[in-house]
Amino acid sequence: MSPAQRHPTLADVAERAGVSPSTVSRTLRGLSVSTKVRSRVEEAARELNFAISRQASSLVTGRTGVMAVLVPTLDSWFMGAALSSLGPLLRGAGMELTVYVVPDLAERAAFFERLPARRNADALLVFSFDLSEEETARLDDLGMPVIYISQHVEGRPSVYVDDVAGARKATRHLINLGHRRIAFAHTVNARGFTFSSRERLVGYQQALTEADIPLDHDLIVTTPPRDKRGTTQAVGNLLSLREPPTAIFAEQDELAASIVSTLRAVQIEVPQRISVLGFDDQLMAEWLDLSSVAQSPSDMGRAAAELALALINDPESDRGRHVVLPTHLIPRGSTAAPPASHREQERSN
Amino acid sequence: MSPAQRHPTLADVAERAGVSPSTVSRTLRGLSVSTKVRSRVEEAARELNFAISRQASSLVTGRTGVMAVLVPTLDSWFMGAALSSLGPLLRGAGMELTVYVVPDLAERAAFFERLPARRNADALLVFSFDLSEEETARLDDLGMPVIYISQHVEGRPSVYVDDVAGARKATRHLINLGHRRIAFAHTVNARGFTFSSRERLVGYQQALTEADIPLDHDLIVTTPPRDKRGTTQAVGNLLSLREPPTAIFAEQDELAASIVSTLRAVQIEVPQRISVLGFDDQLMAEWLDLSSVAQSPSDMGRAAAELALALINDPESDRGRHVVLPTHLIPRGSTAAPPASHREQERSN
DNA sequence: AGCAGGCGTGACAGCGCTGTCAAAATGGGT
DNA sequence: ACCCATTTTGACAGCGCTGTCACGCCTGCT
Repeated sequence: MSPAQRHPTLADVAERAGVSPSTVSRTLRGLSVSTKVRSRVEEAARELNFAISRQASSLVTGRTGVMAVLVPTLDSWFMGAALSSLGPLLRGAGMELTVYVVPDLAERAAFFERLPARRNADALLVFSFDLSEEETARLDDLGMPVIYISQHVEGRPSVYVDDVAGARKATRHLINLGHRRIAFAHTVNARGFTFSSRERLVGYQQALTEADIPLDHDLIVTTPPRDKRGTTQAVGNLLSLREPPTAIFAEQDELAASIVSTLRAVQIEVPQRISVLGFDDQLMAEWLDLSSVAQSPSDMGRAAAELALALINDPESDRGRHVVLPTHLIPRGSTAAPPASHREQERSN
Repeated sequence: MSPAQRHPTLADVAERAGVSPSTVSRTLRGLSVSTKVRSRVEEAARELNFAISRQASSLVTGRTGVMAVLVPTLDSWFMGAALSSLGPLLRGAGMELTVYVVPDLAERAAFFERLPARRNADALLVFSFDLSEEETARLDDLGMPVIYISQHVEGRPSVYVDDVAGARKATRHLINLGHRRIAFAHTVNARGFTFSSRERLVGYQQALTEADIPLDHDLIVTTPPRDKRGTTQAVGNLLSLREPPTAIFAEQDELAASIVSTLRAVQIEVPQRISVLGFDDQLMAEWLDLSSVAQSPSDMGRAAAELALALINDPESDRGRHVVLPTHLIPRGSTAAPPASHREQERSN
């Protein structure tokens, strides 16, 4: 009950079990001990409510038993799903998870300046950051495996989806429905476009080029993330074009959702007047009946953690190995053929 | 570059700076040293890329510099927002965040059996679990402050919103709009109803009682979380009543969203035919134009972390203190007056 | 009975840091 | 120039654990 009581140490267990500390250590680590001693030690440990001090053991083994992750935020579908999936894997490996949340540029600079993970983790998972050359280099000599998730970093182990292919599928779906004026809505933050964001734009462009649809830069609009006003402006820019789009491909579901809500607010029916397509296939895409491109953050998380564990055990194993995961188009009710007028126009084209 | 190189130690820094290890330690901890020595040490540390080993220092200080959190999942709006808000606070206190994700009953049993956080953290934040007496008792002698978030635990520091008041506001809003047949949709998981869930039901019942509307247990439906089929069944049960509800108050936004999508799928217009009201006011409530009751997980996270930090510094400070945060009704387009027929009926009642 | 071989166990040092205490350096007043 | 009060620095032990090594004991053999 008393909260300030001293935690029992391995020596306490040893005394109670009538053996040496070494033996307790061996028992707890699963090394060979006689069954008689093992049971005595285990009982003593249970009675004392003993939990080993990672600090002390890592001091001597050099292993911290910690997997560190660097994330821009946890307040996102992607991070949540990816990190949740790590749980069982890490527990299986007897590791704990420490999270560095680095939301803005100042915190980011501080993180790279101090590199607090150094010496305090066995591996680092870096999520969805667009790192500069210097930052990557800095992580290189962190002295532990570093895995990049949702970004492709040359020569370093990375796990990501094929954003280009996904965006191409999405765009082709719209083209196949008969659209030719297809907008691309881009998210931009203080650091500029993210890796995925740029890749998805490339996929969009590739699909248009394949279909001999000329690129129109007026159809590419940008907005800050989760910014209602920015979305409204971006949609406004599209609606005020001489020839407005009949479909909008948003680089993320959240942006797509925001666009749908903006369009509905001005009585533009989705998908009758304008089709909207997202990317991510978050849970809410289903509620919104939003067509989207699915990716699996939990698969990415697991793949990254497995890579990390492999590299911890054998630093030379697969350095620089990349894992590229697939995407899947999930057609739903927010995409349909363009209005008849446009279809005529296109056909006669 | 070489990943297996030995990390520099405090002694290395001392040698380079031409001082003793003690002095380096003092410098790095911000204790008083001459300005000349301070700059020499800091330069040496920078040159060697020195990062202190928490393991070693916590071994002697007894402080781990770690805030542990116990969460059922990270894949939820609430956890994401709450945990993200901890970042700056913890960094300010020089602490790291380690997360224990305990998704199911087996993992939960294992966590309480082994209590891995013991000795490896300075405080524990427990999120939205409904703990049994034994579990709470077990946490009591963890030897560190334990703060409960989004649940009210008798005699222990807890941070939560006033769910009863929030649900009452929500229900009154529907009553004020003219509804009298108001359903309550409840989420139930393997462990039964959550604390919040039960509290919200109480608020719903209180509001009905206040308005002299008789309770009808057929109007209270349950479904597992994030279960499309369960939601469909629950909605089906309501629609097949002799006197179906004109409004549904869902205990969570996600459930509300799912209900709206189920209703729309069968051409029942929201809010014209049935009003739907959620709880949480997640981001997506705005996209869906869903009326909801707002709570702030980031405020809760911050309040909890502050409490924890205070208790770490002075274990006797405010034990058992509770922080109750407010909720706010956010009326949007998913709630409206009931259809005229019902209104007549009610008026003449 | 005596001895090699093997397994199980204990003694001990040391991982990298901090807290204590004593020693050295500094500065101000006479 | 000297002394005392004060600040600044260094030596050293020890936090709780693990890895190494050596020792004791039990088997099974000659």
